[in-house]
Amino acid sequence: MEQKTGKENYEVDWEGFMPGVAIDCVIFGYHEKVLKILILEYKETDFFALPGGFVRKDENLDEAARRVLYERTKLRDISLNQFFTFGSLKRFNPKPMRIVMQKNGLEPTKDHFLLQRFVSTGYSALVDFKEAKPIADFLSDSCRWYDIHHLPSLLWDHEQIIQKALESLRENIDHRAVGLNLLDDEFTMRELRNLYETILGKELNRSGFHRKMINSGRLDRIGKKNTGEAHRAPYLYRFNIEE
Amino acid sequence: MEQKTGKENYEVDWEGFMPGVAIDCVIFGYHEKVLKILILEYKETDFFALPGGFVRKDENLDEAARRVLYERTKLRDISLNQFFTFGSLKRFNPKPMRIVMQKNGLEPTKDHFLLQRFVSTGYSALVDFKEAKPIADFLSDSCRWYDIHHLPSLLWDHEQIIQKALESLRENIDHRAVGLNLLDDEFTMRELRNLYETILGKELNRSGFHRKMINSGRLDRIGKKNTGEAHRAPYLYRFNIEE
DNA sequence: TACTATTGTTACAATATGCAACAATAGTAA
DNA sequence: TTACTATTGTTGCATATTGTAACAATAGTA
Repeated sequence: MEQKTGKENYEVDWEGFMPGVAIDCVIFGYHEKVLKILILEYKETDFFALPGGFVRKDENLDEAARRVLYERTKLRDISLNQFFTFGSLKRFNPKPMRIVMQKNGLEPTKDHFLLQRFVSTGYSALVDFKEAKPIADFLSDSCRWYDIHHLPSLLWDHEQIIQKALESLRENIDHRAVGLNLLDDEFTMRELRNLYETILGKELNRSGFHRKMINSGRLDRIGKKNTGEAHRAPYLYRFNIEE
Repeated sequence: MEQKTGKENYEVDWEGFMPGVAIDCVIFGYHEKVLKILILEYKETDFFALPGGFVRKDENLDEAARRVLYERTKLRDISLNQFFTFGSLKRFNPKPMRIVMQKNGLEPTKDHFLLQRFVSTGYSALVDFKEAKPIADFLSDSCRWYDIHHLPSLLWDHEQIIQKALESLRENIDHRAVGLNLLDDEFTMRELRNLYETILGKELNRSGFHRKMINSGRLDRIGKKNTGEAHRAPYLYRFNIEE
């Protein structure tokens, strides 16, 4: 789907998409010790939801997720992680979407593509908060970062999807180089530990963490960082892996 | 979907199912130190595939998987584990299904439900080899156990699906009470270890395994088992958890 | 009663992790 | 220059976990 602006977006050719199949993206960012998630707000409503999309008939499921990530952030080459597929009947509630369509001048016909039941596969991405430029949907007027602990009320089962994404992130924190995507290129050990503590929601032992990270062999020590503060300057580190 | 036999099965009301959405079940059994998987063989072809199915419009994704498991094994109350959703375009190859339909007297019309592209969610189940009574599909003439190391060539991406199921099983072996489902109610420590070794595909340290299992607190020691062999009789154990 | 094969258990080493103390040091203030 | 502060890097020690090997127990056999 091409990135467009303006009215022409209203005439999406829904025939080009698989019916019933959707993806939702939980896009994590990190800034000042807080985990952030990209959330869409639908136009002229108080409806909030995860950025999501549908799967073109000529596109892999993974590609659909990558495309949605690109459309909302202009970021490419971000590793996406499929974490769960949500197929409960409870998630089928077309009312909010009907209202969204009306607010956008779309006729909510009974069999409209947007009003069917969808099974949605959740993907999570870790992106650089500063590099991502959130871009709204054609149905939404904002796509913004929200603190994970100050999210608005979300439509459908999207809060549950975020919960699952977070659980999955926590379980795989040692296998995914979370620092590689969520931190600057160069960082101190404290910054890395703060990130881990934020994700895991608990404090970690300082020296133990230090040792573990050094022993992992994935970090290169670059040089010192003079912070201007009255104490020993921390070293700077960089990941020596691609991901 | 009711379990039926005979011609009336040919007239499935495909309208009752979600288009494009499927589930596939990797049903594991265990017998004589070998992992088994239930595989379907389509009628009058050399086509083999995993038991799978579609999702009724009024049914949860999980329920569809449970239903398929029940239809093929008559087993209920088995815990199913969703492990991955397969959505690659490569899996879209309607040729074999067209042949299957012809062999079954079904007209493979261009837009037939069975010939569309599906995104399929994989579920795995651990079942009691002796209790399961494999039952063929209405399109298949057998549903049988195959040794995991002597599988026939499978259609589509089903070999990849099995691979993923096995990886997931290995990763979660300590969280899923595999012995509870794959072994008899009462078992010796050696039988339990043999099961683990089979699943993990490697030998495990005998005393370390023993200690770990005992320390887990999930086993009750029942009594001794006189095997008739000329050595110390092993204890029998039973899980003290429901799952 | 001795022997065999296998099980249950324990001792010890190697490794990982949690905790606390110590040493190093960039800036600050005298 | 020198003491002081706050934080970092490092190390030692207790604890827990796991791998390895040895030893003790024992059901059946000869």
